[in-house]
Amino acid sequence: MSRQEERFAEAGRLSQLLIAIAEEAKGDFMDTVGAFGLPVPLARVLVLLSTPAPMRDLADQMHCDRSYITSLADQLEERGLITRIPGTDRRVKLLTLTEDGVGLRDKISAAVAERNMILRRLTDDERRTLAPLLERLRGDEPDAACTE
Amino acid sequence: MSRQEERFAEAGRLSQLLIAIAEEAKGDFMDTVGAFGLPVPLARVLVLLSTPAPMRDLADQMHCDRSYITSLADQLEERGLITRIPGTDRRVKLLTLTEDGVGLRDKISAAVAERNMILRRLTDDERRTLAPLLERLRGDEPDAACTE
DNA sequence: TATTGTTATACTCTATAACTATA
DNA sequence: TATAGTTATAGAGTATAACAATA
Repeated sequence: MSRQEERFAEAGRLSQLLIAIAEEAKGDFMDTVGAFGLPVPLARVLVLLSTPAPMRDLADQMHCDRSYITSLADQLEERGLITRIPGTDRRVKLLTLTEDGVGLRDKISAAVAERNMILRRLTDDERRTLAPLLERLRGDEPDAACTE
Repeated sequence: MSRQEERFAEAGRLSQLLIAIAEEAKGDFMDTVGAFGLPVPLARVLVLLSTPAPMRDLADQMHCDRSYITSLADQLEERGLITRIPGTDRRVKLLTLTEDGVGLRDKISAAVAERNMILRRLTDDERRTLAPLLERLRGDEPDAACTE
């Protein structure tokens, strides 16, 4: 294997690892919220609603269609966890946590934090090393590496 | 916020980051294989078949039910990318890439490697730093950190 | 005319249960 | 009896297209 091929292979291995880890993290999240009787998509919306948000914004944050947010909002409303309140722009509806919603979101957040794998499996030092690498990987910045 | 609360919040932030990155990586994979006219699940099986494998093993590797592998194998066979060959244990069927299958898998692997974000966004040094952290995060080892 | 949210519908991914053929 | 694969079916998650109200 050439030098370049080795780099490709190693990078591929890291990608697989990254995806496997994220899948485990998502599995953890699923288990955690499942214990509260909540399907994952509803839980995701719930934890995003620290402040009332237009449905459009939620669709952007979750990278999904507006119509799907409508369906999730319906289900959260049925469960009494949110209400729709009208925005100043009268086309807009703000999803807002009810008292029950706030309570549940807080419980879920705490449970998720408690079994957070990054907290459980890495030392403080390791987390401090990891953070900037993840920031760079997120790719807000233009691609910068790999000039050989 | 207490010291402990800060650590929780930071770890949560890192988790979100990790998941967002993995989702972007999966999106890249989807775009790449989509350009070859292949749905993601079929592509995943294809790249796992470097060597003929019992369907059961694939189900284990992909963390899914055996019946789903049957359905994926059917679709790959329709496309002429794999064949089922009988194992020595006559209950077992080995999924095996056809010539076309090998060709497509190679093309896909190359295309995936080429747009690999880890390669594009991190330097060699950064990748060397990242690797052991991800290994530890994968959690084959027992939880080791966070004793304060 | 463009945008927000809604409705109806349909698609993709995946699991469950019951089955068969081997072991 | 336990295991490998299959079949039929059903469910969750999500998108598309057409629409109403508002900007």
